[in-house]
Amino acid sequence: MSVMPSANESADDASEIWAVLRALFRDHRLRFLTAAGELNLHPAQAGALLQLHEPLPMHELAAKLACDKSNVTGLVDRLTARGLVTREPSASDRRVRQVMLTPGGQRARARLLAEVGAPARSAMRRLSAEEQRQLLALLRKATETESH
Amino acid sequence: MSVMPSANESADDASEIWAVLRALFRDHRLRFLTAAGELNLHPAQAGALLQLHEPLPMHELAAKLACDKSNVTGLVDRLTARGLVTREPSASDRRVRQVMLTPGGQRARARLLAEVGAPARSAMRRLSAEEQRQLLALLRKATETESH
DNA sequence: TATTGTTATACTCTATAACTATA
DNA sequence: TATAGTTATAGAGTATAACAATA
Repeated sequence: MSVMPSANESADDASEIWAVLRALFRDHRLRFLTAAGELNLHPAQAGALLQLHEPLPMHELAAKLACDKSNVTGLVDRLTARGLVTREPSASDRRVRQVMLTPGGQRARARLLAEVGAPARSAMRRLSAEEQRQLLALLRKATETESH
Repeated sequence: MSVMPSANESADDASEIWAVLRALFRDHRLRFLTAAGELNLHPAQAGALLQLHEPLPMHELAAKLACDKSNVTGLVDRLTARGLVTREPSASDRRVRQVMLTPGGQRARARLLAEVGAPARSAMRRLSAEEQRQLLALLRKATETESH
């Protein structure tokens, strides 16, 4: 009564896809750690720089980093001491301090992004324009959130 | 003289793919941190459990975790204190100690894998068997290493 | 009352260097 | 000599709880 012989193959494909993705995750993490180390940044510090594409209040930065806000105080202290970020008081709420990148922080962030994204650019070069279109469509369908 | 009008579109697709992958990486990292926290494990401890699908010498575990071997001593000490791993002397080299999961460690590892992999399983359900085949083929082509 | 950011505390991670015991 | 693992040390991350300033 096996009307759908592709069911098993499908499950295998899904497992294989997950294996490929896990390898991508590992590789991405290693690239990130290496890039951070080359800049003499602790992973948490590098992660903060990547989040700061726009100024963020301390507590929002804590939320993005998935850690307690008390940790962000020292983290931003040390990034400030290295001249990579500044704390600016918020105009609308005097409790809030906006953390933003200095020019040096922007340069460090750009270097991180360039190094972490390098293998992805190589990978894309292995695909034709049509294949890239297909891949994007499939990834979007697989990851699309059901926001109706 | 623009003979290839798809060049620009291709670059856009590649950027979009990279954006989707970055979102996947962030989500995966957050899932991992959450799953580790629910087990009262430090991220480094959870990472060690995930690497220990097979027994590993201390220095190999250090290599997989991309950290100095001196750190692994304390890491394994604490995992041992919690009954999640054991250190067994190697039969072939008396300098080496094999780190391996206890039954409790295997349960913790299984829980981590289940929680971290959950969104990937949901994503695969959004694709047909044929689409999964296509996605796997594209990912493999994009990530294949030129080992000739 | 609730929220933002800080401080205090305790534990863990991390890199470096020096040490031992093996190879 | 080189390698595996440990120890010592110093700096950084992390969670929790308590606090002052502001909303």
